[in-house]
Amino acid sequence: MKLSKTATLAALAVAYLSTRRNDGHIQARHVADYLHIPTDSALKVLQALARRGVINSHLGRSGGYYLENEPHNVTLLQIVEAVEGPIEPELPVESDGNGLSNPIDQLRKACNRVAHSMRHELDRTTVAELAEGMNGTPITPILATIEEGGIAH
Amino acid sequence: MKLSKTATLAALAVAYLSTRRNDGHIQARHVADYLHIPTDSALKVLQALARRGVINSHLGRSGGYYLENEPHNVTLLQIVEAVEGPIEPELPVESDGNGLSNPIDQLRKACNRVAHSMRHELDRTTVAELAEGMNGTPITPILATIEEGGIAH
DNA sequence: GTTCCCCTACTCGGATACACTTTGTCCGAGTATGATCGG
DNA sequence: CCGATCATACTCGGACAAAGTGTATCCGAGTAGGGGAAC
Repeated sequence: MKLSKTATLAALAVAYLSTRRNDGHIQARHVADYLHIPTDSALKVLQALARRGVINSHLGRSGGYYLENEPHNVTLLQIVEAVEGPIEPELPVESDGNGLSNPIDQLRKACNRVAHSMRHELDRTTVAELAEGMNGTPITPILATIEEGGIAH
Repeated sequence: MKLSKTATLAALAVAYLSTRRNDGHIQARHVADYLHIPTDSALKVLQALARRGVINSHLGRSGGYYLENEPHNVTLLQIVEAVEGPIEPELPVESDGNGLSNPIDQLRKACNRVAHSMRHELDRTTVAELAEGMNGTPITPILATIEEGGIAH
């Protein structure tokens, strides 16, 4: 079970946004600083999350990202599927009714069970749990809170 | 949940061997024909299985592979871990105690749960179930009781 | 004071280059069995 | 007839090339808000 780097960053990004729900729009640059990654990389993750409706975005000059949903209603499953696509059973062979079909069907069933249990487990972890205890402390150095009214509205 | 091609072939190979337990040593070439793949590819899968003790091999002129264990005692988990290595939780980041540690620890816990449930599910499917009803000798189910039905949604 | 227009700061989304993992193929080496040949 | 030697058919295991997938970076386009100029 390897959680991809993208999925990991996505989860941490959403956890971060959940601690700053009262700070208006958070720019991708600040999320990137928090995660210690280039802005472009953060952008890609945030865009994927926003496209799937896990987080929200605001266009324009004083735009940015923010978490509108309640943190305890956003689960790891939503985050992972937003950036990696749906978790669905997949077999690299097709049943070509040549005597192999039966064991392949059995394999497919097993695959279904595994995928289902993965989704179930991921759906049990919420962003509220991830962010528990980080209480919005602006991490490490960076210029996070400096800029003037960038966090308007 | 993507079952790798190697793992799929391994499962089908073991299922095949389980139907020929009374035929002595089965050569890699025959397994390859059954799976419609090159002998070399079958060899690699069979070797990995034999190294881990899932199946057995016999060296020399009239050598080959065979399944000594009872089919209902060999599970998908053993097969998958034999060819893909152990299924263990893995995060592409390390906790470097800088404020990120808490959400990362929470992620790690979630990852542990997912990995555990994957192993549990894979361990519930036996080779006897896979080979059930294959061409040739049917496998006598012993503690089968497969629960079928709408598991995926 | 009001309106219009431009400038800036940000997101959006595709395209591309890179790295890593998986997969497929090949080759040399080792081992057991059967056949052959000499005693 | 018996035993030692050789040839054969298979597995073993590493090495390597090819393909696929995930990751990092870049660039142009679009959008909203603020500031300045004209009226």
